Amino acid sequence: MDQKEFRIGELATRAGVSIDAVRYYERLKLFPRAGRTAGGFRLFGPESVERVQFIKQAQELGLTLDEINGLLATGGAEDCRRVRDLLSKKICELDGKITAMKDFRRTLARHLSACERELETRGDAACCPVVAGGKSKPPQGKSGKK
Amino acid sequence: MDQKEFRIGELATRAGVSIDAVRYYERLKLFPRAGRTAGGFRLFGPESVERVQFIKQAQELGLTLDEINGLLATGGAEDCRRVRDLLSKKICELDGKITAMKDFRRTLARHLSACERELETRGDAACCPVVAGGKSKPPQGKSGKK
DNA sequence: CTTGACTCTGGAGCCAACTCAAGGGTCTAT
DNA sequence: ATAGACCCTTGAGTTGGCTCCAGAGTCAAG
Repeated sequence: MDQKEFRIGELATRAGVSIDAVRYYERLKLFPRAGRTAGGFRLFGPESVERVQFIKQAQELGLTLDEINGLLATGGAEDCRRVRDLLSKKICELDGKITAMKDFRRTLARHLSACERELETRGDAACCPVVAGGKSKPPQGKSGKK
Repeated sequence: MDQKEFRIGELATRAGVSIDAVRYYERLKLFPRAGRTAGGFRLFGPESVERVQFIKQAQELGLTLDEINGLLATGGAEDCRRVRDLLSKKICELDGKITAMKDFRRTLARHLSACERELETRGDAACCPVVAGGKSKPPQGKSGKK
C-alpha cells in the first residue's frame, strides 16, 4: 500500500506544528524515540500525527507538557493503572474548569451588557463601567500629583 | 468605620497573589497608578482586590495579561465601545473553548474506559492503550485503529 | 556527480509572567 | 527612639515552550 513512513518535515506539516517543536517533544520523551533511516533521519508513522494532535489539544486546554507526558504511556499494567488514575483526576479538573469557564463567561456577559446599557443611556458621555468599574473613577479629581 | 485603604501586602494576601505580582501588574498598567502615603507606600482600596481577582480568573482561563489589559478600561465612550467589542469577541472564544473542553473530556473518558477494560480483561498483562496506543507495541493484533 | 531540499546535533535566544535580591527608606508599638 | 515589620526601586534570574542558528550530513532528481 502506501509507503507509510515519513520524515519529520511531513509530520510537522501534517500535524500543524514546527519541526523544532517535534524534536523538542522527543527530547521531553513525549515521543518514543523515532526509528531512523540509514543516514539518521527520523521516520514516523501516521500514529505520530495523532499523538502530536493529542498533545496540542491537551495543551490548548492548559495542560503542561509535563502533565501530558503523564497521560502518554507505553508500558504495562502498572503504567496503565497510573494513567487510569491520572485520567480520572484530569477529568475532574476539567469539569471544574468547565464550570469556571461558564462562570467567567457570565461575568463577561454582565460586563458586556453594562457597557451596552451605558452607551445607550449616555452615548458619548459614557464612561466604561467594566471591572472595579465605577469605583476607581471619581469623575474627575484623579488627584494626581506625580 | 474601617479605614478603607491598605498597603500592598494586605492587597496581596487578600487577593491571594504575591506582592511582586501586584507591582508587576502595575508596571504593565493593569492597574492605575496607586496613591501613595507621604513616605511613598502604595495605598489600595477594596476595589483593587476585585481587580486582582478578575485578572487571576481571566488568566486561569488562558487569557494573557495583555488581553486582560484590553478588558480593563477606565476611559470614556470610545473605550467603552472598544471594550464592548472585545468582550463579545472573548465571549465567543470562550464558547469555543468550552466546547473544546467538553470534547477533550470525552476523549479522556474514552481513554479511561479503555484503560479500565484493559486492566479488567488482561490484569497484570495489560498494556496501556492510551493514545497512539497499542501501536508502538503490538503484542499481537489487537483491535483496531480507528 | 552535482545540486538543492531536507535533516542532523547542540546550544543560544526569546517571550511571558513572575520571583528573587540588594540596598535602603517608612511606620508603629513599646 | 529604636526594633522590627513592612515597603521602595532597579535589575537580574527562572521556568516553560518553543524558535533560531551554525556547521555538517543525507537524499532524490537530473
